[in-house]
Amino acid sequence: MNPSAEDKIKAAALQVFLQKGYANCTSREIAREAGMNVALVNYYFRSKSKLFAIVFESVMNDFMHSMVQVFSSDLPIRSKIELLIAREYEFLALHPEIPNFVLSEIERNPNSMDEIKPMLSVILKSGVLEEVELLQKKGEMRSIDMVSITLLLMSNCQFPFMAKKLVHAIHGIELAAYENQLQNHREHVVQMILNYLFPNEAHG
Amino acid sequence: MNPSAEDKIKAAALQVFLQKGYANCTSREIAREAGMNVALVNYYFRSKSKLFAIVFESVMNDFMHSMVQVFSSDLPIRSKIELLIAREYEFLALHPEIPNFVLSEIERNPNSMDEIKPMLSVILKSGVLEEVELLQKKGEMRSIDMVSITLLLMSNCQFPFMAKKLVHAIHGIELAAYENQLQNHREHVVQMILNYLFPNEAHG
DNA sequence: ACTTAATTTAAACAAATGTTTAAAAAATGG
DNA sequence: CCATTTTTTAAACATTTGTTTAAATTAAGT
Repeated sequence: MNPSAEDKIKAAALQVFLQKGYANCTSREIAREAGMNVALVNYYFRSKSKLFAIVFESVMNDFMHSMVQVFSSDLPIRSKIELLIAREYEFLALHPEIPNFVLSEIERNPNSMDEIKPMLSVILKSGVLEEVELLQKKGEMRSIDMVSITLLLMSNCQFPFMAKKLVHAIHGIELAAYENQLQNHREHVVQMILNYLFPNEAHG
Repeated sequence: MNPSAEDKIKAAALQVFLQKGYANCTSREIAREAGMNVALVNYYFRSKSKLFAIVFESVMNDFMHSMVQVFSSDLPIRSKIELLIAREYEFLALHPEIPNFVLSEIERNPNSMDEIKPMLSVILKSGVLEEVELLQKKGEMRSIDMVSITLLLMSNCQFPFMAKKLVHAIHGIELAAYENQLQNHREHVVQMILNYLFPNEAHG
């Protein structure tokens, strides 16, 4: 069955918002992308900002869903990290605009992150924190706070996708070749982070 | 001596452009920040986009200047990396908006990076590439391409400053405490990267 | 087939924004 | 002190943008 007008608008809005950001695009642009009139956008979604809120929530859900799964699994912590990085690289290969999209929205509306808090609490309840603490106490894992661990993972997963054009400017690497570069980089990231967090073990 | 009107506008524009980005601020906002009329902005700089170009160039120069210095020094490669990270953390502590500012501008105007090419060629001529290649051939440094090295450095230096509010949303860490967190994180980054690039040596 | 509701469109509105104009005010210099 | 240039201001202009309105078209139900 054909997608409804409402769905077409939502899909167009996703595309345009991801690519240009909230402030950098217009309602008419979204309508055009969906192949319809401007007024229809507001007929179905009342306003540009309401439409954006819906798109944003859906993006955040998709993005977090996979993460929560990994944390809720009963894999050992090292595998969790490995899987987390793999999943994030897969996901961002499809939607490389998302990190910037999310960071921009936090800047625009500091409350926008309230939605993810339920999902964060699921992760907290998974017992990862306790697992990390225990391993650190046993000396099997480097003593390093959770904030820094989070930063290491996010930095090395998200930034490479944000910096596509910057790397192109610096190294002249073509955007097509960059896809391979990213997969190559992922392996470095996994090894580097595992080596650092678990200094006593032999890795790849 | 008092700053001239022109300088006041430039300073105001720097502040506003850094904080809100090109599309997200208005000429009137810049004028207000400088304490003057809108028309004066265009009297001195002809247009919003010309003013932005001037501000952007000045930011890029400041940012690159310190990097070029490090590469041009005759320190061994490990010290260069250490110093590079230290400098970048110092610089971004003062201007944490710059990474996003630069990435946004590349997206808006792909030619904007042409200005840094002269400075890049200075770095190329410094002989770092050859130094890395030699060390890798001798097995003193891990075999890893320059693009990935660049990505590791940029990711772990720039992203932590971009993610301030995201980390606040996730971990509840206050923005004031985050300054300390960042300095703490810097040490992890230095060790992690050096450990990975020079696996045969003992580090801190 | 007819009525009613839902969808779509073109047009209009008000507010905001980059830019320009023309006049006022201040500074300069002989 | 006056003439000329430079700086500053208020106002206006044209365009864009989010949103609304009212009419037209289509779909649904009976």
